[in-house]
Amino acid sequence: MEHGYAATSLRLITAKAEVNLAAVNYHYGSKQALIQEVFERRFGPLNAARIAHLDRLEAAARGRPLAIEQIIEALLAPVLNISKEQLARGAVFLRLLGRALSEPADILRELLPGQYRQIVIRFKQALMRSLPGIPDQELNWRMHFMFGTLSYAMAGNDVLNLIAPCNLEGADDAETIMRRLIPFLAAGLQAPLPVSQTKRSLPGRRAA
Amino acid sequence: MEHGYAATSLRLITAKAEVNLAAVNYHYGSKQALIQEVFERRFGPLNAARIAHLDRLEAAARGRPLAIEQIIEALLAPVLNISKEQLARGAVFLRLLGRALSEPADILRELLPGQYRQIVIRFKQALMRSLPGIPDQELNWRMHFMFGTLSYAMAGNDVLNLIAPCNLEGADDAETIMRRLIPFLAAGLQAPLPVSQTKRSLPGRRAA
DNA sequence: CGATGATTCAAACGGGCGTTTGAATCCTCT
DNA sequence: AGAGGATTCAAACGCCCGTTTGAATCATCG
Repeated sequence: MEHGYAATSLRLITAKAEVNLAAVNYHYGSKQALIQEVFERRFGPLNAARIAHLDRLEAAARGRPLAIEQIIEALLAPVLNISKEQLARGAVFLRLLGRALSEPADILRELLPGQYRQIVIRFKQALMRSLPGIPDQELNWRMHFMFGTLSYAMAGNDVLNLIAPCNLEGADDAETIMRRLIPFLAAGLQAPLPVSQTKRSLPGRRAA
Repeated sequence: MEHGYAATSLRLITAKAEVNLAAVNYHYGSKQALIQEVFERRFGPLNAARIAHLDRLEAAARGRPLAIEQIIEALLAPVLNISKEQLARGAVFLRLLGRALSEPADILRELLPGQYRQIVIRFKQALMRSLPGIPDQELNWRMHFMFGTLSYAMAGNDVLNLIAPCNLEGADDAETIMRRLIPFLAAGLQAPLPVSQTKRSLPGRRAA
């Protein structure tokens, strides 16, 4: 999380964990397998909880489409629970998760898709029902944007913080972040469609 | 862009550029200085253009607040121009830019702030005028979210693409992305405020 | 032309990396 | 108690890294 995959050496990890260096290769086989294990152990339950949460909401809705805010909450609430249950580890894993999505390492490219496939499929399905006016392609993009925002917010890269005289209060409180994220993302997902992509017309100003 | 800072060796770079390995240290002094130079050469003009664009819009508005869409466009349009002028290099630099914001390397942490400080200050000022209902702290967060979305969209990490049977058409066309980003971000920035942030109200929060 | 400073280049340096090795230690079971 | 497999450990291996070196080459100009 702090240095990225490539710049985090096994010697650093094993020193911090107070175990012998060779233990990694003995128990896991390689650095990549170790990191994979870390992710799977956390990602699996997390994503299962997300889908379970969504299932529960849909069951309660009895066929009616969910509110966008509810769908986003199904995506975020399980993350929140992790960070609540294990304050120390949870918060760290959050940031690791966010970072992972922007890791360039080919390693994670091979790891994440399997973990994320179900999530993407399932949540897109729910969003399509609640956003009947959004074309398929547009929805793909908006989900892409949403995951970008999530990844960034969770990674805590805080470009703003590092840069400007602006402190984001409660940046370590996942619940605060979530409460701010939901309206932002819900509004973005429900935004009016962009102006026609074929015409060269300039954007017509339109009240929100 | 492809492998991240840490995993991109000078030997790889110099081989691709068909120059001698030692040339980097002769001309730049170090790997970090080389990368810094790359960013400054592009980032400086880009950010200057963004601010110039915003200045132009505000001058034309004669004191009236700008539309949110206009402010976002000032942020994105200069990026678009780069990718138009130099199709090959521009598109690559876009992705590099996006990636940079999520680089964990401490190197970029020291590089970007200087380049971004002005941007953040200037655009926040403009946004505050156009979003009088958004408290200062909330705006900081929403800008954070916005930069996250931008970074992700530009880096082209395409979690969706890699994962699900969903192809984002026109993913290499910066203009298409921008036209989709603007409504999404504008809606997010203008979203209704989140539900009360607990009774533990902080020093004199009052809607302006 | 020949001197001089700038640049290029192949080679090497020291160091950190992921991984392997083989002996020492621990644990379990009869 | 002791055999035997599982685990721990210090050390080493080979590799690639960013950087340095010193000689070769190039460009410029009196």
